[in-house]
Amino acid sequence: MTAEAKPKASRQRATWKQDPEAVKADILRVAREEFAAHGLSGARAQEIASRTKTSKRMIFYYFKDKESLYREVLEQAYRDVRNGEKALELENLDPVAALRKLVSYTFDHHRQNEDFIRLVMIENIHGGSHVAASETIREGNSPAVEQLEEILKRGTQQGIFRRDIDPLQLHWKISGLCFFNVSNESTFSVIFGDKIATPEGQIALRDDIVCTIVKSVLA
Amino acid sequence: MTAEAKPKASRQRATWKQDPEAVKADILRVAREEFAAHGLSGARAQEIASRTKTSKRMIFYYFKDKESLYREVLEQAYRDVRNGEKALELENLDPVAALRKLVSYTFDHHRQNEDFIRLVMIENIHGGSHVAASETIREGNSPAVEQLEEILKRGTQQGIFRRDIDPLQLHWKISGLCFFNVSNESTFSVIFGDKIATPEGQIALRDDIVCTIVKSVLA
DNA sequence: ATCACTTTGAACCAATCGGTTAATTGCGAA
DNA sequence: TTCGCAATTAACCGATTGGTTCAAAGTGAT
Repeated sequence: MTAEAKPKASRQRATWKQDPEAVKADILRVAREEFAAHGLSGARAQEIASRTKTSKRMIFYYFKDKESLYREVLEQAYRDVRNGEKALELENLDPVAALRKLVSYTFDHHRQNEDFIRLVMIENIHGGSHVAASETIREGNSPAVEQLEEILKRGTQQGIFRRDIDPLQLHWKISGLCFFNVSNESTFSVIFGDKIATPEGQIALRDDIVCTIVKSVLA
Repeated sequence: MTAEAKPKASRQRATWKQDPEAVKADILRVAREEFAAHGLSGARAQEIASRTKTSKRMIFYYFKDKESLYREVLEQAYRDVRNGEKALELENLDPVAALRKLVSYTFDHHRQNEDFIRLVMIENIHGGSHVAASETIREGNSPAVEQLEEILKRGTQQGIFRRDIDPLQLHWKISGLCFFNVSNESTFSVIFGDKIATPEGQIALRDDIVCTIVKSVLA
């Protein structure tokens, strides 16, 4: 081997495609998982970077700093979940059936969006300061309450629902039960066993919740 | 100035009382607040120290490291809350009244123990790994379920309660609603307004929850 | 008096972490 | 071709942080 010029010790650099949107999306996806798993202070920029196809530098290149990234993750998560609340076409169902469907759907929806639930938990630990700071999140609140209002109106007109039901409070109860199911699964299972967390347990629980909610509004 | 021995730069040292238990208790109290406010990774040893009457050194002197301190905080919090679940003397009440009282009490109790709720939230973000590691916490589970069993038994004997109620599932629902009330207050208020969080809103909510739970068990 | 246990205080340390620098390379338009 | 800007990378940096060392001294039971 002669000392022939190894091309200037130039570190070979992979050629790349320019696709900033894809890079940003990649970062956001991983960041969401990391924040959901470890919280705002617990998540590590380096760890997020390692799991993306890009580098730590790019995180700060596109998203100023950690908190800005967190805020964007949060906004995107809220946006995704709201988009996921697709039309349930409850208008064609009688009030009781509509309510049952709405509750079942909420239960499953929360179950399927664990990362979102975890982000909301984390946000609550921070006193909700970041959701409060985001106009996007504050404004576009979920259509669930309006849907409920509509169902309740029809139900009371037909005389099968109580007339003193507060839609917001009803939404609160549905949310609470469906949220808690995901958010507190770990500690509840550790202390009381995983009977409720099993697939059969979840089905039984969902039925129970649906039934409980329906009963609470019947005249 | 001769180089006379300035008493060896001996810093004057305050005299003190020995009271290791008080010092430990002081640290635990502050640590609980800090962990509840900022999470495991978010809490700062220095900040905990500053708020105690002692120094950072003593934290590690008594509690090996941060995680051990966190675990002890968690255990103490569970212990305190369980001790706080004082006898409600439900035996003398008819089943419905007993259930109403138990639910009301749980609602208030959670409300009054925000730090505990926050610690449980944090623990759930960690997948419950620390509660799982603590024998103390896993074993002494709350008497709430047994109390419920007793109430349910009396209720079914009298024929006023359904016979297919699962005590654990009922406990789950009560916990869920009362827990969510505290845990998600921030984000819920930001998005839906603080109508439910106001004192009057809380009273209405509690009544609603009590009513909802009772209805769910009536035959 | 003695001796183990506490307490104090402050400096110190190694690792970690958020964030930056600087230099380079591809891209797209003139 | 050339030139300015976007994208990329690795090395670097200053601050923070959990945790320790060291040295001294008070406390209290025996």
